[in-house]
Amino acid sequence: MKANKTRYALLGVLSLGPQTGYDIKKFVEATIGHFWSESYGQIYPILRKLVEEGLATVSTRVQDGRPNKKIYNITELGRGQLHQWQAEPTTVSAMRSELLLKLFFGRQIPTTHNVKQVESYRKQLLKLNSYYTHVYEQFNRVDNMNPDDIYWKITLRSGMINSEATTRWCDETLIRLRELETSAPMA
Amino acid sequence: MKANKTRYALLGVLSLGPQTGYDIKKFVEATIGHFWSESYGQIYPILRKLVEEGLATVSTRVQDGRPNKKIYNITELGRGQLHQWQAEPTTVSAMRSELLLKLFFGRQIPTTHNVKQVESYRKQLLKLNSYYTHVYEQFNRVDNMNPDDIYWKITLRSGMINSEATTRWCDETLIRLRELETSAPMA
DNA sequence: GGTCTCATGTAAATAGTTACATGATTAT
DNA sequence: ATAATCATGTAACTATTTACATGAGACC
Repeated sequence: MKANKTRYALLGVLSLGPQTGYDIKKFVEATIGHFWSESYGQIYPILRKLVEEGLATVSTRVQDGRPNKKIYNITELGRGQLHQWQAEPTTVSAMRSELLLKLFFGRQIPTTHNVKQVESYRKQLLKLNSYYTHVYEQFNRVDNMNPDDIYWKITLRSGMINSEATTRWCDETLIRLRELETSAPMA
Repeated sequence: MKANKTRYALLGVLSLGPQTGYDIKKFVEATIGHFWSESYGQIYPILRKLVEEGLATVSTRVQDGRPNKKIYNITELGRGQLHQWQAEPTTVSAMRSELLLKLFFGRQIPTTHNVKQVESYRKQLLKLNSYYTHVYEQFNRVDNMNPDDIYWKITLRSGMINSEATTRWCDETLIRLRELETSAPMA
């Protein structure tokens, strides 16, 4: 219904179990960090809203020496809205690529700069990919068979496939650029 | 230097020739629309800033029956800043995927809903891909050999490779989900 | 002694979209 | 007629990040 996606991200995390705002931040970073992020500046105000709207409840756990914990629980209403949103068709969202923006105007700078640009990007992608691969293997080795496993693997595979594909794009781009360098050197 | 990327997008377009704010919008949509977008709400105020900072100049072309055109030209200073930015290393940016967010919590809804979700996404990707392919062929057929051609092709290839890879991810995801459907039907 | 983690939160800044206002012209 | 295109721009809203404030305990 409502357009705001952060609320659904929070509802999603809460749907897996009660959490504090702090926990949610950690969880998001550790699990869906490769395709989603949330900052405290979003989390705390929106958690309050969720409670106001009856999509979640709070209970305070008093601690001494530490700030009290506020533990959030998703309500049936919240769960309903989450599931409804999950079933709504998703439009392919316009992504924004700073690298492509730089490269699009690449003719104007020495080819070596463009080459370095792509090479540095490629290096980052390889690191990312080996991280994904590592986590994926972890999943396959351990038989913790969490019922959510298949879905988590699905999202991981997306990261792997994407970083691989983009690495291949880097390779063919580097070939194109190096051809340019030899035929009409600019640097 | 400065973090704002819209200014560089505008400088980039202006680096190809004098343009009005209106023209820039059209140009962005038609050429870099698959990896970048700008709205008037960004374009007009930032164009003014560019002039204030000496990165561009304006001249007004009086027209009758129509609002006067304001034609922006990039200055040498602006060109310098653009090129400097183009040479700065680019960090792989965190992307946000609404589809993956939905799927990550997919266990909670009937598998058929997840299947439909991915199928609908796949359809959109195919459309996108055939569009990219079409434009790419156009590039290869005509021998307009614009000096920017190679760079434009490079960014197009990115779109093609990405949509293809993501389509393959959809395929393997659908296999995974359908296996689930037969082994433990939920819908 | 210093920094890291726990745990809350907010203020301010930045980024970006959407919707509107204006008004003539051109194409359907 | 009426819708689209040309061409400017702004106001309001939404989204998001960054940086700070607080304060104790744990770790090095």
